[in-house]
Amino acid sequence: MGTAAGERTARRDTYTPQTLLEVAVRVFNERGYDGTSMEHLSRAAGISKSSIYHHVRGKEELLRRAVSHALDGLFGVLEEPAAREGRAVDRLAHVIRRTTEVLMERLPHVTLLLRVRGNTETERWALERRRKFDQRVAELLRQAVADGTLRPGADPRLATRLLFGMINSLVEWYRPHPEGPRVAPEIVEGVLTTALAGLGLPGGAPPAR
Amino acid sequence: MGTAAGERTARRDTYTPQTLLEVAVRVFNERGYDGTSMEHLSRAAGISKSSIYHHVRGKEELLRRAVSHALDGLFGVLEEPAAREGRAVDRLAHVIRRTTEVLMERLPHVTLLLRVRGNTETERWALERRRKFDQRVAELLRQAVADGTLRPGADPRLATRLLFGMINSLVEWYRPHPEGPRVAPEIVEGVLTTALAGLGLPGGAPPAR
DNA sequence: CCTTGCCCCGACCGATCGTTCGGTTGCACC
DNA sequence: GGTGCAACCGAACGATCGGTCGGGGCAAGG
Repeated sequence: MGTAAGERTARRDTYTPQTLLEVAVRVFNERGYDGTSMEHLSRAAGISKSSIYHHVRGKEELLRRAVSHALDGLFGVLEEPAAREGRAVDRLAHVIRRTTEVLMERLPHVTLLLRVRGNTETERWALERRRKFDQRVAELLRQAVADGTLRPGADPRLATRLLFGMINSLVEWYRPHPEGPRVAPEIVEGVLTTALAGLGLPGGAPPAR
Repeated sequence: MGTAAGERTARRDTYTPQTLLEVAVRVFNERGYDGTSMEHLSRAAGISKSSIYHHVRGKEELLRRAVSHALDGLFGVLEEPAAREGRAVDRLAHVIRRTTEVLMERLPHVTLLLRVRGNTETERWALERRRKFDQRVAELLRQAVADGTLRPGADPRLATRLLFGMINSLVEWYRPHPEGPRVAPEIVEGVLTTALAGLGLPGGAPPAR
């Protein structure tokens, strides 16, 4: 659609829904979704309030696009082969590692997802999808405990929640180096090691990547 | 002031700043602070919007009272004797346990504290106080590592953040039984065990209360 | 040249925001 | 029985909310 025949969309000094979303997500995270007005967004984007409506239907669509991006990344992890085949504990380790990476790659979007309260239909839909993801990981942990590989100090239900709490807390403090990779491998490994230790993995260190 | 001579303030069918605060904190947590209007509060409290201003100066005072209550509880833990004397690892264990308990006792207030974004002066003040508390606990962990008691898989800075992430995540899912104690001892123990295991405490189980 | 369509704008909409104001009611106290 | 004050109310304040509208500028295509 548009711009037929060959490359022409080279320079980019105008907004697209994508680039506008990046600005919006940044402001949403700074001020909170409810605390952000369209006026705030327009100032941050450098265009007028009404111009925003040329690119997106409204404020809520920006939120929907953002949390969708986060959720797509998380569910994508569960589709990876290493998350579907092998010992439960290895699959769990893979999911922990990759979830941490996705959380770093899509940090602002996941941050927004984790702060959703359920005030609108969009937010409730996001909460529901997130709940389903949590259940999938909880099932993995349950299997790893059932086959005797993991022996958490607490019951699996509690352990799952603490595990997610630990991983998700990254959005509260992790900030990638401005001129560097978005994913910090040493932090990913630290999370994985701490998580598995807390879950009672005998032998300590997890298998290397 | 007021109601001189003897007991008379028996029945309580009218609001005080305290009782109004409880209603407000509940609604703030359901809808988010920015997502809650004074109209919402007035409906939840069963009095008119303008009546609220008879008891408190405004919306922001309600937030300030709430997060203050949370912060007072947290800093109170650091003042307890068991948090000031003994081996660093024992003091850390005490702080983890008591912090978890305070978080449960004052769940709605702490929840509000953890969601503050920094949009107003009150919020920035709360963020600053919270940061100081985190630093105090980080110092405890640092000492426990320095004297060789703890050997976390990750560096102490990261470990502290993951530890707080785990504990603080309780506000996302813990709900006390309606007719029961606000604090669930088995969850406190689960948190403590998982935390110390994740921090690399040799020997597994923590000392009994 | 003129048309087309993208990108943007200022002005404005009704609704809602947090807050203020001028009361009314009813109980305690003298 | 009059006074005072705590607790409450409806109405309205200016500001700001998310969103709409009609049109301007301007590069591309004919």
